[in-house]
Amino acid sequence: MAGRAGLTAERLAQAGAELADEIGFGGVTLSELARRFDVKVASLYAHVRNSRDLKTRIALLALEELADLAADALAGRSGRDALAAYAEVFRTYARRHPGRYAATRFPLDTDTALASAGVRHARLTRAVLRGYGLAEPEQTHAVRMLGSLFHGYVDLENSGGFAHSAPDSQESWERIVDALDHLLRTWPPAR
Amino acid sequence: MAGRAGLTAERLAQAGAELADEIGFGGVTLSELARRFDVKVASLYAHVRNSRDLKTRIALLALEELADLAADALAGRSGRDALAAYAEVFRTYARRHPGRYAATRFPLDTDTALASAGVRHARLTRAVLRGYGLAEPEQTHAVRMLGSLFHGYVDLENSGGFAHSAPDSQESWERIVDALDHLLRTWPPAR
DNA sequence: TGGTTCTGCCTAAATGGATTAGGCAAATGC
DNA sequence: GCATTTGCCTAATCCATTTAGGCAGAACCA
Repeated sequence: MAGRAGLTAERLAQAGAELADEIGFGGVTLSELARRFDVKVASLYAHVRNSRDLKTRIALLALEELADLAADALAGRSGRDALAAYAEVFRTYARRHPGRYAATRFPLDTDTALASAGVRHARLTRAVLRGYGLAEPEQTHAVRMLGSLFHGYVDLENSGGFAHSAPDSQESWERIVDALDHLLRTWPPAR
Repeated sequence: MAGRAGLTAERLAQAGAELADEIGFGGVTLSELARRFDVKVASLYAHVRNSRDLKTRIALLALEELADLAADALAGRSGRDALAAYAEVFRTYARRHPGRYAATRFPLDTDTALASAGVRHARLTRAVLRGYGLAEPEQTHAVRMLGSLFHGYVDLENSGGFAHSAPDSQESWERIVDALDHLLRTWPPAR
């Protein structure tokens, strides 16, 4: 009755991100969002194209946030310090914002992906590796390894993979970062 | 009209697995499955409890298959050979059966998970590591690292992360396995 | 073989999300 | 002040999930 609710695509994406952290990215639905804004579902279509569009916006928002955090953490650090800081930011974000983190893996179409903060992430990972002096194509292999390992770890951790078993996930994470640092410093030559 | 379609939970899970590989695990739906069997949706409820139950069955089926393949590949191998064979089986399965692979990550409740082939996977991973002589707790850290890395890699690969960019994903994969072997042979002491 | 029970699939109906078409009233621009 | 645009609405359709209850053929039992 009171008139306009002040919806915008940005506010919807923001609210969607919060919703995702509360109930999981899979639970993010136009209906649920409409409920929260006390608005009819159809009204949302004036601001987002469809459900996929909303999820894409949440993904982009999360990718930006994470890239910002990583960029801050990496400023002024290099080598092992940079690696540890990057790892810490990544895992903390995924734990603190599981819904947003899940959103970062929502499949984007190619154009959107290229215009997204995903590109910044790639650059940041390369920045981490700079201190280890790997030449191409080895650097790219290492980028992929780092990305896979971090992503895989937090994904398994968030889905409960390491809960209820010793040792502590935190301890494994630290040792894995140690091991990665060691590996990058002694990266084996191509056979 | 023709009478019974011969539905069983097993046949539904099998057909669901094929469906997943064709259209993605996310597209697996009781409705679609009913369509394929030319049967009404409600009929499926005589064989599976609900949609989640079906997906769980597909997940268990895929975990079994993958564990069988891995066990075969590991027989008689050790050290670097075992690592490479394990990696190969894992990635090949994920590429050949993306839907089934996605299913392996369907969240199982604790009891189901404990009774699943997930336990075999853990044992197989430890078998791979046996050749590297890591004592606990370092072996567990390494198990988690391997699991995360393999899972993360094929997940990113399947979602198109490494397509359209040099070098080839195959090449990265091989180099990453090289690097892992090197790392496991020179695993750094806890600091 | 004939009846009974059980099994396997059916129809029907409710719930809830996604999406589109079209309307109306408040806000804005001249 | 009037026209236009904007923002949200109602209404309707489609599709997936799930439950309740029915009926006919298969299997079993004397």
